[in-house]
Amino acid sequence: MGRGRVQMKRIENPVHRQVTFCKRRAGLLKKAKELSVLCDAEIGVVIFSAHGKLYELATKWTMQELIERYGKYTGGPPADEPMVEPMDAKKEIEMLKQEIEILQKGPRYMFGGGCEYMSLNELLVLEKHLEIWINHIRSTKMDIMFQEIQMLRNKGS
Amino acid sequence: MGRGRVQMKRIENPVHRQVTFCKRRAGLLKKAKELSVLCDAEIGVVIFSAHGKLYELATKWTMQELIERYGKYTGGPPADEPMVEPMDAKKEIEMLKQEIEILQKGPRYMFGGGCEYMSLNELLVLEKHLEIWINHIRSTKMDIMFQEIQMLRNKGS
DNA sequence: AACTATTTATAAGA
DNA sequence: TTCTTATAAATAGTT
Repeated sequence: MGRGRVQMKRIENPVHRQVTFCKRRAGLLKKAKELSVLCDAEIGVVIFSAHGKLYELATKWTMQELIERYGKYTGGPPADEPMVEPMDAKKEIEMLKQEIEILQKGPRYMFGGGCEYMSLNELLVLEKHLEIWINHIRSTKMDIMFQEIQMLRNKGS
Repeated sequence: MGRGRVQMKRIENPVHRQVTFCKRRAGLLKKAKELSVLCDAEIGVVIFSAHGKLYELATKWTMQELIERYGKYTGGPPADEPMVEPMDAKKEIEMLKQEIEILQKGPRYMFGGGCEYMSLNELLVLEKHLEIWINHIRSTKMDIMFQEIQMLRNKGS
């Protein structure tokens, strides 16, 4: 939709990302309004930017009313659920726990082969990769928490 | 966006309206996903058709989490969340299944590079398991080194 | 459901 | 940010 195709992945350049966010956000909200008008539908859109800022649109009703309706829809009407299974529940929990234990114990499920059969050098490499990965996770976690803080600050002002 | 301009008002012909609803609904949800991926935004879309049917999309997190976040941001009522737990078993099973899913999809993120599309909760679980794995690897590494030392000692004697 | 003629949206550049 | 413009996408009307 412009000069050149766009890869469907996070835009790394922060300036490009911000510009694209503004443009596409406007486009998305416009499309939502159009759909609502043309087809007589009730639509709610909530957008949290990566920086934690909120943008929203609710057609016809308020977002709060829409959320209430959503809750009723997902929680109420389909009452034809027997909800039986407490007999097997305990058994299923045991099985799932066992499965998790296996997954935890054996990287053989993850990396094929299992570290018991890996050479010392391979283990060093794997360890290094895991550390990189865990750092990546912690970084992402921090980003998310930062966003939450930003959100609270925005709320306060 | 098609053969002829469209008036921005309700489409009176029910057949046309239904067809347009399907097409534009798909388009809107696609746009929302794209915006989320490209710009690292969290987006929720709720669509009630004129007939009352619900269509929804939540990127990254669940709609419930998104509604909660919205509530916190706006200071509005904290979305009717049942504080009581009448279904321990079912919920526990869900949590365990989710954990297994995370464990299984973890390594795909590892060499693929990104965990930026996981929720905070997923990241916490994954981090925990990664620590378990890395300890397992270190333990095995130590075993191997110990064996090598033994071997060298035997050779020397 | 498919197929196009057109309209829109928008990526890149200024 | 905002405007412009070349192109990619979406989609209205048709088959």
